[in-house]
Amino acid sequence: MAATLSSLAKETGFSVNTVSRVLRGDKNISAKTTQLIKKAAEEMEYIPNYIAGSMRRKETKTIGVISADSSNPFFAEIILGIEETAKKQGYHILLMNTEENPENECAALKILQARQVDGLISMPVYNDEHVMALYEKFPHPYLFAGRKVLGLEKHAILFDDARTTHDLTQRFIKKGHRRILYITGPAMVSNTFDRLYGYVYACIKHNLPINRSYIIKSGGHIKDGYKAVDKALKKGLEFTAVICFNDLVAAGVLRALNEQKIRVPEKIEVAGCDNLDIAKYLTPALSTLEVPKHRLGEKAVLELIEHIKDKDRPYKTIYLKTRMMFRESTLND
Amino acid sequence: MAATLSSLAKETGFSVNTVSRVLRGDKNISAKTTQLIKKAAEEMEYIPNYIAGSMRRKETKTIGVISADSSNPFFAEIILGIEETAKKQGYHILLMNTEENPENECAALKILQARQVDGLISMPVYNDEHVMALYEKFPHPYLFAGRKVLGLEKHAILFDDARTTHDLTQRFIKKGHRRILYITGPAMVSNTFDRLYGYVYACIKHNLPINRSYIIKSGGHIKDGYKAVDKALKKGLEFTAVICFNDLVAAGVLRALNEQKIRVPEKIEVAGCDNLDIAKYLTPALSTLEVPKHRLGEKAVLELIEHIKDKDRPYKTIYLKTRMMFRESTLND
DNA sequence: TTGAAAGCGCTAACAT
DNA sequence: ATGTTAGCGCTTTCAA
Repeated sequence: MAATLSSLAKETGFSVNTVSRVLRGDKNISAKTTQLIKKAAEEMEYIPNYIAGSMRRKETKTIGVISADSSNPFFAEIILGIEETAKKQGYHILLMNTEENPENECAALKILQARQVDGLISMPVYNDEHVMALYEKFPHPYLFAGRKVLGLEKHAILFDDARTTHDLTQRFIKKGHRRILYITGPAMVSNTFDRLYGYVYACIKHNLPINRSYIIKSGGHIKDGYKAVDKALKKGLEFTAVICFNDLVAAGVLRALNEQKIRVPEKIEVAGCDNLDIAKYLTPALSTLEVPKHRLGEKAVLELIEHIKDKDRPYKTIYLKTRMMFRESTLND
Repeated sequence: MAATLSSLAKETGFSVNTVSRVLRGDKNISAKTTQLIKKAAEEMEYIPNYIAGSMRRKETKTIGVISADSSNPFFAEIILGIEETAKKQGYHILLMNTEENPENECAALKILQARQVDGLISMPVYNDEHVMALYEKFPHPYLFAGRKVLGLEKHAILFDDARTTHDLTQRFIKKGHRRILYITGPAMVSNTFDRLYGYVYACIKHNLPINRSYIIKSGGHIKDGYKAVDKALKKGLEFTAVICFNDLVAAGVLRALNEQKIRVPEKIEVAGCDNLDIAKYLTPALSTLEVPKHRLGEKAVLELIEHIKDKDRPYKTIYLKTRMMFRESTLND
């Protein structure tokens, strides 16, 4: 069957130990021995059993990744950043999706632990108590990417959601908008709360009454944006601007407005968030917040590895820079 | 530290073996013993070391997944299908991206082997000889999802690319189109060849001369579609229909035509492929081929598991059904 | 520079 | 119904 250290040892006449050390590039081996063993390894097509090594070394060089929905382009991009960076650092990833379901998240946490991941990068639900409890006693380093968990904010790498929505809302208000629709993201996700907070805060600051019917719940998908606006229009709601939880929602909004022949941005201004690839190719091109998704994944891995190397390294919240991209869906000066 | 079987054995006074069997739900254990041990396990927060078990059992319940680019919504959806189905079947996934680079694919293949995956689902490059050689001697069951490798077609689960593009092209020709632009996908990917073949075949069949300048190479991304049409327009190329390798390309095409105020579908008909979520929300809504992406992932896992269970199970190419969705970007009857 | 021995945590084969 | 023994393939002492 497959070659093992011991079959190589038998073949070459050296001990298992020596073979192991040669193949791991250990020093203190004669050049001749090294050459002999390497040649035999090649001939016998030796491939190390990483599992056995992991078990012995008590590290798997595996990073667990918990995502809400890896088919969402926003997460997909983050995960790609994670995977690429991990690979460069000699790690690999074990990916699990939760579909925003706390029970799935609990299960994932246990499985990743059983599979002995060295660390964890998660996009968690917000404040489910079971989930929180599991994170708190998770025995390996962990980081939250782009989302946070109540009480564990120090583990998070974030964008400043609240500030961003605040700034955008304020900008709209200053331009004279008085009826600004806000379409939220999925329940139980920290960004949904933070971004909504930014909107509300800006309204209050500028004495704009908060009208509940202008805050429309959504699951953060294209169809949600479409339905939200479609319904708002049918209800006869009047508004001159729409701020969307993300670009997917905004894409749906654009479509709904377009169907009703409502011109964007002349009649209604629309802004998204995330700057997905598609944003700039929509018609009109979407004004949105550029958030460094790939970079978030990369940063999360690099930071996590530091924590893996030094278990005493203190955690602290990290914020990544973002930048508004004003395109055609808003009126710009 | 973390509880192990032997620490549980010490605690309860039973042997390691008994503890192991209780926790795995083995029969032939007295109810009292079961209860005692389960309680102790809970109290000591025992989490099995899956790595150790894997090594002993010589199966990891892990499926390796090789994707070209998991941030591409098409692959992302397939991978989601893989992950969900695998989880249901007690498997988990190790995800690696190749960026369509054969060298990365070779490296991935070796790493997955070292990590002792039980099987592999891959979206491979087309016919790189090193890659092919590695698949041929890959010691575990493997399947190709949505793509194929020359000489290993039996391992593939596919959509009938050639036929689909053929039918679509033929449809356009029958409607009177004489200048049909075809925008290809990335080099080295089987679908690129097969879909192009369908286009060419339909042209030949209907005595439409193949004009090389109407076949435009692209990498399969939005910006490629945009650039392709932008360039074609600037070159003064005349055409009345565009068939795109996929929906991303088509989205770019739509945008480019829109910028030039060329009306779709009245002046130019456009069709994509894949039916991404976004397709139906573009303006105009994109006519495209619905391919069951999630289902492809699911089918690949279920089929792979059959091969894992029965190493002698013969491989055979599987085709999944697709369906054209005619929406606003084409003139329909 | 090399080898012998121990053992990571688990499961499987065989005993009792 | 439970325990004993062996060993998966590797790395890590420790000794020579």
